[in-house]
Amino acid sequence: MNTQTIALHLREHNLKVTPQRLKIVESLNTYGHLNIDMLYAEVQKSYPSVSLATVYKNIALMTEKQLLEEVKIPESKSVFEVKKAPHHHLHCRRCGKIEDVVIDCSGICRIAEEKSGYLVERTETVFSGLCPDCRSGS
Amino acid sequence: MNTQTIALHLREHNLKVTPQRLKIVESLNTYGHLNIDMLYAEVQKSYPSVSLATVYKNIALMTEKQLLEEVKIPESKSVFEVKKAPHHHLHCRRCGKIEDVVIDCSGICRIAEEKSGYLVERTETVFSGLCPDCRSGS
DNA sequence: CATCAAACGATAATTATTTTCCTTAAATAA
DNA sequence: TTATTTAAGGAAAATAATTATCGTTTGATG
Repeated sequence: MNTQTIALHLREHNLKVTPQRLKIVESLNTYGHLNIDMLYAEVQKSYPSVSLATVYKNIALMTEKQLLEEVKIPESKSVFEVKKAPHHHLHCRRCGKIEDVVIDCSGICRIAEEKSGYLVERTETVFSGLCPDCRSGS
Repeated sequence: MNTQTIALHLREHNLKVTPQRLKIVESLNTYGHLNIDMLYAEVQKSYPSVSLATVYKNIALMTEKQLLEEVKIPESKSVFEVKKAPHHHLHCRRCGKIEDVVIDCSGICRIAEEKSGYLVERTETVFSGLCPDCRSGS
């Protein structure tokens, strides 16, 4: 996704286009999932004088506007990603890598509804274990 | 679960039995899921002079010893529960209630493994939506 | 290019969590 | 029991994380 597309994306969500915001979204496009500190470090590479408060404010704002999403990972810091179609996450406990995985959860979701009487609007699953690299000991 | 059983449970995990610890575990047995603040408030009811640091230290220690478990809920504070057999969670976005639900996730878990090459050791799912009460507008 | 609202950066304030240190209490064994 | 040892508790300080404030700058719009 190029800069123009990201800029458009920001405007569609009623957000002014600033270099810091572009860099945040670009970083997330590049790396997939980053926590606050990693994101701050990334933005600093291009804008050494960026304020940590700017990163916090932008993440909060973009998350509120549904452009980004927070993913809570067991035993580690939350990461952020660019919001996309519903999907789930894989987390390697050894190297910390986080990946998306698209799986149809409608089955277990329906079972959860039947068992509980809840109306389920959203299902978040994190699968934790070892990624292919860490499995094979590399 | 009575006090004696909880005391035994603590000793089994190499933890001294103290009134504060008993109260923490009793509170979680009673309410199922509580965040730090709620837990502190609960313990204060019985021990008004308890220190917040004591609650933090005990939760960290008991979680480390696998007696408790932290559950990360999207858009809200983490809650703690007494560790039990694997299960998943339901979260009502309206009233904030959190409930356990036992569902067999081995199917999607296996699909996740096949799609990704990961070895999945643990699956955490949070179903969010409306609980029966909030569905019916009460 | 002028205007206006919003974003930025610096910093202070607030909130959350952890550490320190001294006192107290639980476990163990005499 | 009671003495001893070791860990836990409480108070407060220290640190970390997050949010708010405010003067200045910048992006959007006409």
